[in-house]
Amino acid sequence: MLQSEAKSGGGAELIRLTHLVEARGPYRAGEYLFRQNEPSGVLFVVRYGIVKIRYPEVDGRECVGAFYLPGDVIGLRAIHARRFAYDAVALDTTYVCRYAFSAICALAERRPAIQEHLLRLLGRELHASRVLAAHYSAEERIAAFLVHLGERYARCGQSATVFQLRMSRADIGNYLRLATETVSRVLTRFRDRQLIHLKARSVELLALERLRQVGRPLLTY
Amino acid sequence: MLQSEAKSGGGAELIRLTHLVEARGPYRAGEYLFRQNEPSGVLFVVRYGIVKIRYPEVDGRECVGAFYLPGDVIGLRAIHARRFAYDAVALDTTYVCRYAFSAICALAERRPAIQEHLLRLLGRELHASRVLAAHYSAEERIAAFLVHLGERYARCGQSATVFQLRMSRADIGNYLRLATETVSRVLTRFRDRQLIHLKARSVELLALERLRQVGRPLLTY
DNA sequence: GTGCCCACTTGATTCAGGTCACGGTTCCGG
DNA sequence: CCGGAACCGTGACCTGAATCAAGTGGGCAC
Repeated sequence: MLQSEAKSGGGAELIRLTHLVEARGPYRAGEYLFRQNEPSGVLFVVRYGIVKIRYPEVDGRECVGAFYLPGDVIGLRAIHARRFAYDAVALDTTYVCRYAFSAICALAERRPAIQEHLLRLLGRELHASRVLAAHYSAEERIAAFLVHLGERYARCGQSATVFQLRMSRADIGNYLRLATETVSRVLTRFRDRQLIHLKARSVELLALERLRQVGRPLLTY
Repeated sequence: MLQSEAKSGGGAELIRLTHLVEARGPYRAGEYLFRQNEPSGVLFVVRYGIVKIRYPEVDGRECVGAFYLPGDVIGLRAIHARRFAYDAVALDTTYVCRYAFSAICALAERRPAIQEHLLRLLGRELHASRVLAAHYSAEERIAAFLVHLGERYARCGQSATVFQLRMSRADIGNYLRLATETVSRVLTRFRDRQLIHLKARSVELLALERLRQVGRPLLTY
């Protein structure tokens, strides 16, 4: 999105901008896009792959802040700070574009649409945090997680119902604030109820509507 | 930058701006500053009093999103949307200033400091959501809540250790995702341990450092 | 092949916090 | 002065998810 905006821009502006845009990758699974305390002021747009945001551990427990898929923008959470407060780790082979934030601001000044888009993205992050903050059951969380993940895969051209979880059970648990064992148990429960097919990290959502029903408290609004 | 339109300079603009700022109040306890679904596009700055943000109920349970004290800005969460997704309710006699968002944007365009401030505020909201999303014990949450509230009172010129909770136990619980009874129990436990004085809604933080210690997991970072 | 490591599953047990039930206090209108 | 309505405190009990503790199975090095 940001990318296509930049490319359709006027000539001189584009030339200046291209110096501030940089394609990066491939990152292999486990490699860092950036680490905590590195200077921020850049945004990354995922082109291919998947990235996990990891906040510093709290008493020995990893905190996963988000998973970013192709098209998603990484770095907005640090927009107000000088340094990143979190690590960004590739979970699978990943390619990104790296933008200097100043360049985007310069562009946004001429194109309100971009700036509006950035605000919308920030709003979405805030919304995601808020939703996660409320207290929902393990089943509700995981059902919503699966449905939402499917919707996001669909948005980047993949199937909404058949996909690979690219993250471990532990990652999911650390994101949803559940123990790894609970994630495991709920997934098998869903399989027993014919809601999903499950084989290692391959999932198929068999009863999308029923899953959406289970996750509704999180999914609506 | 946020909404590029008027870009003139000088005093005329300022005069025009004053038309877009409006002092409002007093609101009495229980009165609404605005309700869900009202058009957004305005920010409120609390001048005096306290405001509760209330999201729509999830299965009969009220969701409190935030408490805003004097100096705090209300409405940032809705800047990306056309309408508010939540109610804003005064908990006590409250006065505010109401700003047209477009006016602030116009001003921000000439003064990067303002825009930076807005981003910082948004970042702070995001941070608060994130922190609340993690899984902490009831004692940790309530200790952090008290300490943080004190710090915020201090910032608007009141005591950081002796103050009135202006919200009910139920409000606190709905904010921290705890049952009302749990809030009550933890507060009495804190009193028994000489961490606080407690009489109805009057609190005194007796052992600030120990409280901070208890709430550290939430307070740090 | 053999052995090791890691992710995952599954069962048994524990515990923090929710739920339910009740009693007390304060405030307010009539 | 009385009655009702919030709000608050406390006890008894229950439950969902964490924790503890074994397994299982696949991938990879050698």
